[in-house]
Amino acid sequence: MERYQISVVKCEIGSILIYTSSNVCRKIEFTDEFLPSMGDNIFTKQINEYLEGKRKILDFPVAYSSGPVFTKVWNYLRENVKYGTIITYGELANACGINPRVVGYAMAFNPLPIYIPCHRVVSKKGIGGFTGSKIENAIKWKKYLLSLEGLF
DNA sequence: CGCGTACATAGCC
DNA sequence: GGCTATGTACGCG
Repeated sequence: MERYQISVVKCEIGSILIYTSSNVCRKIEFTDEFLPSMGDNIFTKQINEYLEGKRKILDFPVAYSSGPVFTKVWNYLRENVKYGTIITYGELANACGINPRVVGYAMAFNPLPIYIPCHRVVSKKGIGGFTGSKIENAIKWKKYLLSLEGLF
């Protein structure tokens, strides 16, 4: 039986849900609702510190899996797109030897936004898009996260 | 193994 | 600003 343990971190524009199981992070999701904070663990701690600007790198244990290319894109992001920097879809695609569209594809399947800094990937024309979850204003989360790092 | 589907772009007018 | 072309990964039978 597999049951997620859910932690909640509140922030300025809503709440961040952290799904964990066996003490590793499986999924991160945004919601517009202001849920009460829940959980006091390494996950909530690091994200809180990140939101306060005290922490620049999230390194709690995670577990995710997908195809080799998606994983490659995600790893590249984590390793090469540090706090306060951005990259365009085109550049990222080029670095991974794939088509820009595929980058968007990989981002849309990204199970761990924030941990994998998909919000630092922007379109050449502007901020680009975002799909944190089903919420309609997902783009505002991207802006929020970018503004946290002093971008845009 | 082959086909259908989906993608948060880039580039040109 | 809006329209079009476009490559690749994934999942399924």
